[in-house]
Amino acid sequence: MAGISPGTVDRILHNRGNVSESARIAVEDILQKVNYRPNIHITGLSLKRKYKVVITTPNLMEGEYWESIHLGIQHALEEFENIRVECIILTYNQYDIYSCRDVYEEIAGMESDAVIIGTTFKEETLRLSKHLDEKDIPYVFVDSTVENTLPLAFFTSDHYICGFLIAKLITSIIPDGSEIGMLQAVRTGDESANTSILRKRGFSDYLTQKNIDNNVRKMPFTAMDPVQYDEQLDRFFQDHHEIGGVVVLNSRGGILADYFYRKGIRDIRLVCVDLTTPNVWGLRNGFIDFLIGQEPEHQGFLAMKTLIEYLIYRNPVKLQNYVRLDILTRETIDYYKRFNFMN
Amino acid sequence: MAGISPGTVDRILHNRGNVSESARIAVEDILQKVNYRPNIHITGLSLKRKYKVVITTPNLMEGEYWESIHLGIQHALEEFENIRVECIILTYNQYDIYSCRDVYEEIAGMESDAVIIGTTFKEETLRLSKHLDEKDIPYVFVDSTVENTLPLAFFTSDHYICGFLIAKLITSIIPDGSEIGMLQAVRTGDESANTSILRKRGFSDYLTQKNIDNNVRKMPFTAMDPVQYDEQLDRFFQDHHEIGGVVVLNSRGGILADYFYRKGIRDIRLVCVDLTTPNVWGLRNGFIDFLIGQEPEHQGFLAMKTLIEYLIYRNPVKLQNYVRLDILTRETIDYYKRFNFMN
DNA sequence: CTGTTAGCGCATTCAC
DNA sequence: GTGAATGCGCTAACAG
Repeated sequence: MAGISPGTVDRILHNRGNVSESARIAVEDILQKVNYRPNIHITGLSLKRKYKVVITTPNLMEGEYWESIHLGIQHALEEFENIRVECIILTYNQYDIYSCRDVYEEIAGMESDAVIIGTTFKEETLRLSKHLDEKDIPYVFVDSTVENTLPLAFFTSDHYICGFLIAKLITSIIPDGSEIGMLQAVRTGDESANTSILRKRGFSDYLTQKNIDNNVRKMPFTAMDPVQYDEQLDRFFQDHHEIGGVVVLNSRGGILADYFYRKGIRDIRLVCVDLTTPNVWGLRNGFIDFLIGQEPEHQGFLAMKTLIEYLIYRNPVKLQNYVRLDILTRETIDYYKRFNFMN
Repeated sequence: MAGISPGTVDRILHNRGNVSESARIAVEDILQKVNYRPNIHITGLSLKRKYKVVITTPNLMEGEYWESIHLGIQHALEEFENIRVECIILTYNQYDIYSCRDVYEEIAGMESDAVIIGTTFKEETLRLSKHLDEKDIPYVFVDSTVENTLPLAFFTSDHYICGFLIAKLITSIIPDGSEIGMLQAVRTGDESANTSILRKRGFSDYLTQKNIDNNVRKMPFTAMDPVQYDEQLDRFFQDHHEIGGVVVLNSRGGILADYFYRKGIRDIRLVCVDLTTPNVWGLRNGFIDFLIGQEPEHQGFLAMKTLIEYLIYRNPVKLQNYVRLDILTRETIDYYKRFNFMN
């Protein structure tokens, strides 16, 4: 249309230089006029370049949170099958900071085009991000973000609002003034679980803001030790008879649902987070009243999609990307498609 | 890979005949082995054929339900920009059965490759479907389905469960035993609003099933006459002092939210359906407590996407397609991306 | 600085 | 019944 050959147009599109002003202006004019948008699938067709993307998260367990993130990433790779990207997946034990440190050091020493980081340990992430900044390797966070870092983007739910919402939901379905239990996984001494801190803050803020005087009773329990679950829970409920509802601000709510099931407890309301297999079971069977979903599949999908588009076109990227907080009940769970964003 | 030329492979892929048994078996073998899936975007690249799709729904109003369906359809057309589909959009007045009849007659006389029908009038839809069956034109329904028809597929939420859920939500946030108002748009005599009937059934079934004795008070109001809203509502609330909450089983809930706002009413809980502009306003400003979304954008998107894939590949299509029922509160509405399924 | 050419996966057309 | 040739939008490699 501008009387310029495709080779030159391509150079203009990709800012590869070696183009005369006159040609550039003529072509950019036309691009404007026809509102040109490259088709990434067809770009992929002819693109020879391969991209190497490192993905690091805590270890995957079937039906758990981090697996969903990875499933979302896989879906993005399928959607953009024409773009050749090689993934290196490196996971670590989220309860062992040394295992994380080892993996992050390996990544700091690697060459890659981009990194996807599922954040857990704050200080470690900070250090890795510095390394990547130096080497000019773009990185994105999923699940939560970390202060004082320079990611290309992050994909997370609003954890503060999540806690706030949980408070609102639980107080709306328990009798006024009854006590609320709060299950807490005691991690072996670390600064991590930024998400839980934010949620807890949102939770308390709701109660103070609304002047609600339901007493909150902490239910500490040792996350790594399933044998002692029952013992600890038995003791808790013996000591607290006024509990009208329980909230679990991490993804481990299914443990309580299972406990209620085995003990035949039906009169304590339960609000939990994340669509893990046990949580979904608890919701379907009436032990969990509200389950909050934070679209982990979508987070992973968006992270990879954003990276691919950035690597190919170097478009400006939105830094903050908050996903939905889905409120699920036993009525709606069967219609909840986890890959809605793909179909 | 099979030592067969691309022309022959194409004949096999599309069942065009003129292929020897031996070649077919050899190629199908390889297709299996490499798990061949055609890439629809690239198919579109080389496809010359144009498709003509007729879309018929009630008239569009900005920020209303049917507009969302159309937006979803548009998004599908953008995603599959390589496939040339010409859309003919024909809308009618959903409160005037004759206007619908006229449009449907026009469609029955047209030639097209497929039709998307936003159902409202049952009998009219039934008649149109018969015409399309005769002419072998595939059609899909959005919003709801109609019995005794043979659509290729339908895309809808579960309206019965929607009503059931509304009952659960409203009763969980109002005092035991307080009355529930139910706003009803009185349509000018027709058998339509199948969706409202299903929702009402779900609503009542929840109450009887749970042995809840909140009295339900019907609030009839004339849908076409906004001038009389206040009068009718004033009278209703004067006559009923025990109303603890109101439900609106159609998308017109925003009217009540606005009424509560103007009258300074803050102590009546409200549960509504559909993310129309007034409803979202009501939710954000605390007049609506729960808003149920039924993903109209996704319904439209899936309808068009399904049609395109069917027209091109003649794949088997899933008949029943239920979308999510999203429960939104003022906390989560800001994170609700209506085109989640695209990004 | 610029234009030509080839090829990605796929469907079509036409000559054998 | 079959294969070869062409072109869709785009990038890469190379010859000027």
